[in-house]
Amino acid sequence: MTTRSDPLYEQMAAALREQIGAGVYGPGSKLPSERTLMERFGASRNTVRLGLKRLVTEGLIFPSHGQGYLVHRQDVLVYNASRSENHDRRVSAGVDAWVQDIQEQGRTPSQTIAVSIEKASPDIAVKLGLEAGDLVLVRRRLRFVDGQPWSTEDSYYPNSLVKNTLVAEPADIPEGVIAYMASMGYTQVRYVDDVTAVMPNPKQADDLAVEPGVPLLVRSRTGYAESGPVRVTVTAMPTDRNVLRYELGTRQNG
Amino acid sequence: MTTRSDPLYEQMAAALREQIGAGVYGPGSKLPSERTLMERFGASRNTVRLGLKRLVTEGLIFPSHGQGYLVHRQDVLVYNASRSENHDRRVSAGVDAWVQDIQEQGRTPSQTIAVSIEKASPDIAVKLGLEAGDLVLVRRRLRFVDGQPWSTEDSYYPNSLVKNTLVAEPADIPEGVIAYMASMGYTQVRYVDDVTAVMPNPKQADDLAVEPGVPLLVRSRTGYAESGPVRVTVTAMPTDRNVLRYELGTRQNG
DNA sequence: GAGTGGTCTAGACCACGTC
DNA sequence: ACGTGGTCTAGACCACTCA
Repeated sequence: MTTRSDPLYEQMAAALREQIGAGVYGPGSKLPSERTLMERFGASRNTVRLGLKRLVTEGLIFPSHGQGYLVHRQDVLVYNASRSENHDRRVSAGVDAWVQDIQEQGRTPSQTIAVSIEKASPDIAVKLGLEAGDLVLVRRRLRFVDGQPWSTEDSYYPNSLVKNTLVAEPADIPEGVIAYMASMGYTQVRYVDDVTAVMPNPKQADDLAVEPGVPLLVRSRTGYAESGPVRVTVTAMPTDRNVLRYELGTRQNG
Repeated sequence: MTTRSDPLYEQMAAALREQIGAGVYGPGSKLPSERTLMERFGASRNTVRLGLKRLVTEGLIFPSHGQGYLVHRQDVLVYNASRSENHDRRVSAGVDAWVQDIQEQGRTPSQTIAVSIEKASPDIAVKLGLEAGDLVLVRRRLRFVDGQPWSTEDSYYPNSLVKNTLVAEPADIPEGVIAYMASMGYTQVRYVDDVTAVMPNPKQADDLAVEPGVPLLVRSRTGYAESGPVRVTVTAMPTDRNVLRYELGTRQNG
C-alpha cells in the first residue's frame, strides 16, 4: 500500500491510518502533534498537515484547536427511511416519526422549526411540478440528539395548497403534517427518495457542527398524492453520525 | 457570506464559488491558473491552493494536471435501488438489473467480475450471521458506463452455501445470482439497505477514477432468505455521477 | 518549450484550550 | 504561560499536457 513512489504525505497518512486501524490510537485518543510528526517523519509542517488533512477528509480524525488531532468516535444512529412515513405507526404514537426513531435508540431528540414562504428553486420546482419562481411554503427543521446538532430537514409545499392552514404555523402538528394534509384531501400514496452525498458548504457545516471533510448524506423525498406531487423534503445528515436504512421485501409498506 | 473576518482563502473560495454559480465559469470551463489567482487576490500560492482545495472538496471543480482547474460537469445517472431485485423484471430481460437500468438511460454498461474466497471481516460477518474469520465467497464487480469506471459492487456469500456452484465462477450468471440461488432453495424474500457515504481511500479513488474530495455513496444491502441472511452486497458510487433512488408506496415491490 | 498543477521546505505570527 | 492547530509567505523543483 505504501509504495516507494507515493508522496511523503501519503506515506505518512498510510502509516497513521494503519496505526489507527490497529488501535495504536483508539477512538477519542489524541494523535502526536504536528510538530512531533515533523520530527518523526522528517518532513516540514506543511507536508505533515497535508498528510493529516488526508485522514481528516476520510473522516478518521478531526483537528481540535488547542488540543490536537483526535480519533473519531463511532457513534452512529440509524434512520429508518422506509417506515418513517407509516401513517398508522405515527398516528398511534402522536409524535414525529423521527422523534420516535431516535427515542427507540435510547437517545433524546429535539428540534427547532422555522417556516417561511419562498420562491421555488429550479430543483424544487421541477420536483413539485411548479414553474421556477412559484411560491413554496418551507418548513425548516434543525434536529438535535442529546442536545447536539444532528440533521436538517427542509420540507417544501406548493404555497397554493397549504396557505392559511396549520402547515404554515411554525409549530409541530400533533398528528403530523402528512395526516393533516390527508384530512385536507391530499393523501400521499407514493414516495420517491433520491439519495446522494455532498461536501458541506460553510452554512451547512456551521448548522450541523460537522468537522471539515465529513460528507453529508442528502435524501430528497418527493411525496405524491393521486393528483401529483405535494411535498419535497430534503434531509441532510452528517455521515459520521447517521446511517439511512431502507427495508424492502414482501411485507413492504410505504 | 464573505464576512470581514473570514480567512483569505475562504474569501477567495467564496468569490470563485459565486462566479461559478453565476456562470462566469460554466460547466467544463477552466478557472484562472493558480499563479494568476495569486496576483488577483494578492495571496501566496499555498493560500490560493487552500482556497481551490475548498472548492474541490465541495465537488465544484477538479484539478487537471497540466491543464488547470476545470468546473465539474453534471452528468448524473439514476440507480433505482428499490426495483433492482425484482425477479420478474430481471428474468424477463435475461441481464443484470443494473445493466438494464443504465441501458434505459441510453448509456452503454459493462463490468468486470473477480471471484475469491476470503475470511469475513467483522462487519460482513455480523451481517451474514457468521463468526469473524468464517469463509465467505466474494464476487467483486467493477462497473463501467460508456467505458468510464462508474461503481464497484462486492457481493459476499457464506462459502458453505455456494461452494462448487455457478456462483463461484468468475462469469455472469444469465438468470442472475438471485434466481440461481432461489433454485437452490435460498429464495431471498427481504432486503435491508444501509446507506452512508465515505471519502474514498487511495485504492477506491484509483479504481473509480474519482477526483480527490468527491465522496462515495455506499449502499450495503443484506438479502435474507427464510432461513436468514444469505448475501451482503456493498455498492460504492461516486456521488458526482450517481443518484440512488428508492420508490416507496402502495404499489411497492421488493 | 512554456505553462500547468503536485510536492516540499523553512520560516512567521495568530487564535484557541488547558494548566 | 505554554503547547496546540490555523493561516500565510516566498521560495524551490518535479511531472504532466499541449502546442
